[in-house]
Amino acid sequence: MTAIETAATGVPAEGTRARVERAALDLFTLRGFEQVTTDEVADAAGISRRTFFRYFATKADAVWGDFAAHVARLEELLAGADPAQPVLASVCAAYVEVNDYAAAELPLLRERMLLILTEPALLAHSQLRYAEVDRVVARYVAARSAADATDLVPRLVAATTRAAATTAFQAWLADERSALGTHLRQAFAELTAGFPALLR
Amino acid sequence: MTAIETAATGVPAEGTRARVERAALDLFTLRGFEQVTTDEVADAAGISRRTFFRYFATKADAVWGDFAAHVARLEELLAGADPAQPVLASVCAAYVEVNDYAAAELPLLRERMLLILTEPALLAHSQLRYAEVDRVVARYVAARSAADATDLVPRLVAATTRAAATTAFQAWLADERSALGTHLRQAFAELTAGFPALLR
DNA sequence: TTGCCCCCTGGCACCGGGTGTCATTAGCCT
DNA sequence: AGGCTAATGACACCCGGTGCCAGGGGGCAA
Repeated sequence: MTAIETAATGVPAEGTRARVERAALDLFTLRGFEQVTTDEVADAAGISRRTFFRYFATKADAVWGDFAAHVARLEELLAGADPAQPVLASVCAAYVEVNDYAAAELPLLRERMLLILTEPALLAHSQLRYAEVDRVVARYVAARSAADATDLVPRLVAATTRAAATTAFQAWLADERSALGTHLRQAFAELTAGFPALLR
Repeated sequence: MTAIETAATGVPAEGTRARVERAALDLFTLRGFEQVTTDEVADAAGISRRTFFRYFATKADAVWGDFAAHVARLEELLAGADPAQPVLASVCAAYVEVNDYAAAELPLLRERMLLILTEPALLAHSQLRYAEVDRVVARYVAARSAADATDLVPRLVAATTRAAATTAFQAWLADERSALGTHLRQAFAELTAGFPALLR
């Protein structure tokens, strides 16, 4: 019972996942994450609740799109970074590049990030996703600096750069007509220079 | 049905909250957060499940103790910080001081933080608690630097110092015989200096 | 064409976290 | 003694998430 009706059951349903994501994003944005039940999302997407949980492990996951691919791309960028460049600069550059979205993708990204950074349940869930990112970055820093990925400095770089990136996202969301890359570069510049704007 | 039996019902039950916290911490540490039901925690503490949720809004909250007081103390420390000191140094110093626990409290703190940083559900929940901390720090930085608490730099300082503190906690937990303050100071030193250990 | 297998699907029952409601009971105050 | 307040526990309910099973379609082989 929905706008877009698929064929009968038993069909692989080309594009179902994307359709569910859209329905979820629309409903969550419209009425708030907690106020929408998974039943409603499933209905809107023309599938059963049970099937919703086959596409997404949790309700929150419907917001994130293919985040694993995003992390994988970050990892590739780091692997291919110029070893002559300082470690920290490589990490920041990789963050900037992995977040260099095409203009057409920006509205969707805004919608996603607004939900993630606004809705408490999604904000909490984000920590689990970011943990994957942190591990990737910490491993890279550890490899470059002949340290262990569980040592203080690799973890520190991972945690603080990611925190900086998240903060840049917040600034981007707050300022409708700004470029994400600008905020990211500014945040990393402040971070890597030890916050020169605060020398007083 | 538990070890410590209280009087009948209707009694204010002096110290019930602390007793529930202990029961929860013990059970979660022993068998894992997700593997323990709120029913079991309530039973172990000699109260009903419904009463458990009057003391703690969520299952996760039973792990955090009086975190609001912790945040309030951080805010007081910041309010009383020496204005002659640089902003960033004041924030770091406040973090170090608010985490300067008495030796007798350390085992409990270890137990708590180990759960929070290890159990996915608690790690996710932590983001909500840290958001309160971030707001406090961002407000302070904003006030000191004549900016708005929603601007990039105040938020950036809040997010990165908190990330550094969390990383210091991880290092402390990984190293049984170390002092928390040492890790905190090292993490902040790296952060405020722009990670001098990575100049290659 | 027929038959078989695989996989997607939905229905159902169940578990656990969290909440609203209500009756009960203890302590306190007059 | 009587009444008020507050904490408690029992119950029903909602919702996210999972295990299990049956059905149905598409593709492939005979």
